[in-house]
Amino acid sequence: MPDMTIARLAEAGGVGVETIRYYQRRGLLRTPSRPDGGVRRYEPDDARRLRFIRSAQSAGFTLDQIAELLSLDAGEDRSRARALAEVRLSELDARIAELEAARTSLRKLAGACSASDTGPCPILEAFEG
Amino acid sequence: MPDMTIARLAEAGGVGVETIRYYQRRGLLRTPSRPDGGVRRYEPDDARRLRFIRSAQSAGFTLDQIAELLSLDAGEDRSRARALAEVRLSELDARIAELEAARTSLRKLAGACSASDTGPCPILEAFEG
DNA sequence: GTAGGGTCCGGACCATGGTACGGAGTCAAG
DNA sequence: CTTGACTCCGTACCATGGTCCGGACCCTAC
Repeated sequence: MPDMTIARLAEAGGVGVETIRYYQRRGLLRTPSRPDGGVRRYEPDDARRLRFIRSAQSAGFTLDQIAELLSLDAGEDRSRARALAEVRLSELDARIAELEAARTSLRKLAGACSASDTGPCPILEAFEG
Repeated sequence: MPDMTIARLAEAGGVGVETIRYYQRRGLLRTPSRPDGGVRRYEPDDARRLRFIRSAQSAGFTLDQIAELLSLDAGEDRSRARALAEVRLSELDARIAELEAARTSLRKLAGACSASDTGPCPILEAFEG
């Protein structure tokens, strides 16, 4: 897929065109020059970068942090990259534990409500244990 | 702790006073009347409700959804409560899986960077597997 | 060469979940 | 009975991550 238009790039990354443009404004993606006043063209590398952004985002990095990761990628500062990863890793562990606790509570809620289809169900209590 | 002021309630819930007031505007917490033009007083029940809100929030419910859960608590519609719980439960499972995948990628990033403290580290690749 | 779709660009707007501000009133301790 | 902390209230503002708009331009197929 060499020389994609912005719509192709967006499609490849599963995002909207406006999102690409937003990432460019944020400095997450480059803004290729317009050849001869024409339309900007994108390369597979841009798609890779976009995929990275989406993955990092799903790992809970903010766009600012992702920008930093991307800038580190070109640089030499391994310890900084490692530090970012470690911090996020423990946040991730904490968040996973939290979601698992929430799952337990929710199952309780669903369970408490499953006896019949009417009558009040003590929803407030479902999250108290 | 009967008859707390808003600051006590906030403290009990681990939130700021402004957050309480915000929840009141959103209809998540009641706004007790001002006795004789004085200051509003809150009861343990308000604190329970606040704890519920925070728990449900950490389970990923939005404030709108929480408002709905709270309104169901007073009502009879068990199937609706169950449906909300089930939907959120599968979202929760998906999100947990996603975060676990992210954790794997991140460990890879940390691992790839741990050989030495200098030289470029292929950060972009850490999220590609 | 013209119609349509896509692109460009700046700026406005959106939802979510708060946070800050300022002036007036209230309350409790000393 | 004053002082200092707290409360009330409306309104404005904030960060995050987009999303939409409108007019101009470009590009491709017919």
